[in-house]
This record gives sequence, C-alpha cells and structure tokens, in this order.
Amino acid sequence: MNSKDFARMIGVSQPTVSRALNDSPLVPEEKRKWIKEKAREYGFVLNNSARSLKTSRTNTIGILFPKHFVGMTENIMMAHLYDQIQRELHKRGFDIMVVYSDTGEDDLSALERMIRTKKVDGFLILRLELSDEERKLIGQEKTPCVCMMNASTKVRDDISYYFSDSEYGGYLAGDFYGDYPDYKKVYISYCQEKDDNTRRKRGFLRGLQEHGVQEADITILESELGIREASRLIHEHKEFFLNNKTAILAYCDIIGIGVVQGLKEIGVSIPDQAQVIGMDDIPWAFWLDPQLSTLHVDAEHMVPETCDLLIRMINGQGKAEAGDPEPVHQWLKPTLILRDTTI
Amino acid sequence: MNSKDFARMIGVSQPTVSRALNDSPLVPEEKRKWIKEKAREYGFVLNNSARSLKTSRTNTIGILFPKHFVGMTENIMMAHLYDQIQRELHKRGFDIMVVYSDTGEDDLSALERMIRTKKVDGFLILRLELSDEERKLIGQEKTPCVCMMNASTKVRDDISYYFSDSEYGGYLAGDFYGDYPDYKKVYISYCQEKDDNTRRKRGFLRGLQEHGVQEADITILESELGIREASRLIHEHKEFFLNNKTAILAYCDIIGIGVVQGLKEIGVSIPDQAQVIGMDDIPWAFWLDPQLSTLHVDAEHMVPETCDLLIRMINGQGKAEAGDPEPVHQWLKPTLILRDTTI
DNA sequence: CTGAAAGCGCTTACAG
DNA sequence: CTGAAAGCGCTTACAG
Repeated sequence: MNSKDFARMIGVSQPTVSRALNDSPLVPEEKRKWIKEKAREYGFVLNNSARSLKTSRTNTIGILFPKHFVGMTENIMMAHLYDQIQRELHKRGFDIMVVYSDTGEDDLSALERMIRTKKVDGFLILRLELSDEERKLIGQEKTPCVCMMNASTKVRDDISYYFSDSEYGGYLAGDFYGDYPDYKKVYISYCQEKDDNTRRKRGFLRGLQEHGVQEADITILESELGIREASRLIHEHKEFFLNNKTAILAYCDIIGIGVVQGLKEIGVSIPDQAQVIGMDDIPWAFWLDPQLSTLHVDAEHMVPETCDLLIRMINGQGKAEAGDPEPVHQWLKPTLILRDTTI
Repeated sequence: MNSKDFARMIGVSQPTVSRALNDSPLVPEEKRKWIKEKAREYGFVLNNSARSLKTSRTNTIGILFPKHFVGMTENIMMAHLYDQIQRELHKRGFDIMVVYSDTGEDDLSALERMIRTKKVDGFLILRLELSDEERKLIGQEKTPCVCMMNASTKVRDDISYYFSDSEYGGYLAGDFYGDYPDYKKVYISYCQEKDDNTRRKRGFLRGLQEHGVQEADITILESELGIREASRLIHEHKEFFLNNKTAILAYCDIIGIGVVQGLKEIGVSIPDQAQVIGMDDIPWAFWLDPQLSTLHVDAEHMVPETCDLLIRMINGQGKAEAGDPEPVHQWLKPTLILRDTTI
C-alpha cells in the first residue's frame, strides 16, 4: 500500500497524509493524531526509498570500520565504541549501516560507494586513515563525517574529530614509572598504527625524561596486535625479562594482556619484577587475573559528543544560515588507572 | 549528477547507462566496459534510493539483535556470529543494517518499521524470539527471514532456521560427567532464555541418566548472564562447592567463566575438586587461565549456510517459478571440547 | 488548512 | 541493440 491508496482509503489527500505522518504543523493536531491512528490500524508506513529520493535524506548513518579490522571479538575496544555509538544513534532515531573499509570492489572504495549511492546521511569514522581521494570526495560532496578514537595517518584539520590524546596517555605512564628508577623502562610498540604509535611513545619518553630518564635507556620492542603475538614476544625476550626488573607500557590493552600472559608463563612475578600498563581500558580488562593497569580512554564522553556533532552536521547541511561550520577538533585526555599490574 | 545528465554527457541514452551499469546483456560487452570507465572517470554511481524505489530491492540485509542485547563486548558469542555474518554478506555484495529489537518507537517494533519502510531486503535473526504479530507480518509481507543460533521461544516451523542443537550439547556434557560418579552434578541455568535453557538442561539430564544418575541427584542453580553474576553465585553457595566435588555444566561460556572465577576465589581447585563445562566456545575462552572446556557451536557452518539461504530467498522472491519454498530447519550438533577445566 | 501537480533518479516494457 | 515514455511512492511549491 502506498500513500495515495492509503489517503484515498481514509478519505484525505496524499499531501495531507504525508504532512500528518511527518508531523507538519500545517495539519491540525487532532487530524494528525487521527491519521496516525489510521496508519497504525492499516499498517501503513511511508516508504523509505521514495522518501529519500525526494528529500535526499536516508535517516541512516554509516559507521566506518578501519582497514584490517578483523572483528568485534578481536578488537574489543572497537566493539566497545561501536556498542555505545549504536545506542546513541538509535536513541536519536537513526538507523545504522556498518561499512568496512576493506570491502570495496574494484577501484571503488566502500566509503566512496556509500557516498555516491547516497545510502547514508553521514559517517562516523572509527580511526582516521582516509586516503587523499577519500578526503577530497568528502570535501566535494560535503558529506558529514566525524572521526573518533585515533588516527593512524597524519592528522589534518579538514575533518572533524574527537580523538584520545594518546601522547598524554603515554606521558602519564612515563611520569608514573619515573618514580621507579630500578625498573628498566620498556615500550611495546605496534607499528601498523604508525602515527598513533609514535604519539604514545613520544609521550612516554617525555614523562620519563621529566624524571631524568634518558631516551637511550628505554627498550623498544615491536609486537603484532593480538594476545598471542604479544605473549610470544615476551617468550622471545625471556632472558631480558628474567634478568631485569621492568616497567612496561604496551601500545594497547590487548598487547598488554598478552604481555602479562607471557610474563606469567616465563615465571616473572607481577608487579614486583615487572609492571605493566596497557592503554584503552577495554571492558573486560578487570576480569583478568591479574587485572591490568591501564590508561582509560574517555569513551563515555567521546561517543555522545561525536554523535551529536555528526547529527548537527547532517541537519545543518544545505541550510543557508548554517554556512560551512568550522570543523571541530578535540583531544580527550586519558586517565591512569592502577590495578594489579603496577605497584 | 544523475543518470540522465551523465548519459547526455557521454552521448548515450539513460536506459543504456542503466543497462550498462547493471551488466545487462542487451548492451554489448565493449560498450558496457566503456560506459563503466566513463562512470568511474566522472564519479557517477547509480542512486540507491531511486533504484530501490523502482526495483523494490535495497541490496541491504538487516541483522536483528535480540531484546535485552547489551552489547558486543558483553555477548561475545553474538559478536562472534556477527563478525562472520558481516563477512559473508559483504562478500556476497550486500550492505548491512544492524537492527535492535529493543529500539522500537511507540507501538511500532524495530522489525516492523524496517519491513514496512522497505529499508532492507530481508533479515538475519540472531536468536528466535519473534512476537506473534511479527511472525504474522513476516508471513503477510513474505519478508525473507532466517533465524540462527538458538530460540528463546517455542520453535515453530513457519520460519527457516539454523540452530545449535543445545539439547545434544547438554547430552554430551551429561554423558561425559556420567563417568565421574563421585562428582556431584550441577547445572547452572539462565532463566531468561526459557526454552533454550530447558533444552540444555534436558539433554544434560538425559546424558547423565544413561549412566544411572537420577534427576533428583542434580543440583540446579540459577544465574544471571554475566561473569560477575556467575561468580557471585558461586560465592553464595561457597559451602556447597567447598564440601562437594562438583561436575558443572554452565548455560554458556560467559557464565562458565564466571563460575571458574568464583571457584578460584573461594579456593576450589579446578579440575580436581570442580569440573566446569561451558557452552558456545567463544573466541577467547582459550586465553583464560585455566582454559574453559566447552561445547563448540559450529558457527563456521551455520553462518555461510544461513546467509546462503537468506540470499536465495531474497533472489527467489516474487519469481513465479520459485513458488513458496519450503522453510529450512536445521539443528547443528555441537562438539565437546575438553580443555583445562575438566579432567 | 487542503489538494492537484511536478519532480526526485532510476528501471523496464514497448516500439523501432 | 537503442531510446522515448511511463511510473515506482514520496514531498513540497503553488494555488485556492
């Protein structure tokens, strides 16, 4: 049943149906209510494609997952953000389409296809890693986009973002470990995330330097992303961890968990002989034994603000008075949470 | 740019553009390729809303999450299934809309709204718990739907499904524990999932009975869904677990993990004094210490088959020769995986 | 406040 | 093989 048939059925015109169901003040309250009741009764709902075609609004927001995203179960932090985003956007009446950077066909990236087919009103981008072409496209099409969490490429300010200030996170860890001069400082890096990794490491160094620790005194080890991978890394450097008291900052909690596991396996006592700090504060870090000390990322603030901004951008789009709003740029400061893996 | 402008720009008609980009054999290979090249060059892509309006196909599949679904991080098994579904559907060229049963407005359930607005071509339903109205609607609208994983309401055969045979899973656990007469048998149930819980329990009982264990000898405890909740339950029954050797089947891995945690905390040695079997085989069950024994659900088969069936239903829809295909009903058998929490 | 009419951008039967 | 034309189901400027 389309709106014409429905209108005829209840004895009004198609425009009146449209206005009533869209809550237009042009049709009086009473009548609106009556039409809505009838719609409910007959199970009539406006067709979304026709509506979108006319209004160029789909009422759908795309959540873009980064390249090499293996899954929600592997990347708990993304799952955590996703859960909160999903809740916020649904609360605000939007539907959600999940888009994966990896799934592009031929030369058309997934993002580009979504933008060009007009399937979504805007994008929430988990981790900034857009190509130059994609940035250009977003600029041309004025597609509302907000990035969140972190950036694996150079941060330019053409796009709005709410990022975790991981440099500051690193600093907090460095500042904390600075009080333990007899522990050898170790940073476990993850090189796929080039720029973000550099930020964390730089902050760590800065925090330590304030306590007189030299850059040369810091050991850098490289891990892949994964609990097993990180655990294996510890095994590879068994002698080192057995012969030194170490104070370790891991690129993220997943690696931190693997490090803790590896240390336990080779018989290093935590936190006496080795301290470990992760980053992100993933939801089940405290189920583990021992519970991981970490840098808490303030997702509870980041997510609603990101969603709000995106929706404002979508609603403001095309409105003359809105103009080209200035992009928003925020770095949210993590906080250090001490649990069982630090003294 | 719309297809008319694009067609004019490259000097062909709108229908030809449409046919070429839709790979119609009506336009010769060579020309098709040329038009596609031009489309790429000018960044032209067919508008999805217009297309859907005409064809009543959105090329989008909805994944319906059950009521009370708290999130991917809390319900790892759902996240695991979601990850695989997402991969399968994208591989087959569909976009994905995530739909949550909880997010309905007023009297219109999320599912009903999606069906009536025609936003998706069909639904993959994680866990069967449709209301009678929703079933009726699906029947009337002939919306392609397949359920998977399990059912919390009575299973009727009007809808296709691929379920895990959790009754058989329970049986395997019962059969295994039957060999340990000196262990007191315990089933930790989760009552929100009424029917599925009953199936697991019934299977467990059946397995034990084959070894001569009486129903009266089985202790039933009720837990909420969650690691902490299950752990708390163990604490509440501390005396019981300290004074008996126990062989425990948990409703699912999450509860199983909590049980293990609780047992460790009260000082019960695993698996000597208490054996634990979970159900689902969630991805990181083996990161834990001790690694949880469990009943593996064959998601690797369930997911592709479910996706295949759904897509066949979508493609067959409306075709005369397709008729009303018989619904498919499958119960996939779990397998018992013994790790550290069983002898 | 209400309705007749145009048009959003496609696809597809139809004619050639 | 190709194009002119109709129509999918809405919204909205316009006239009343």
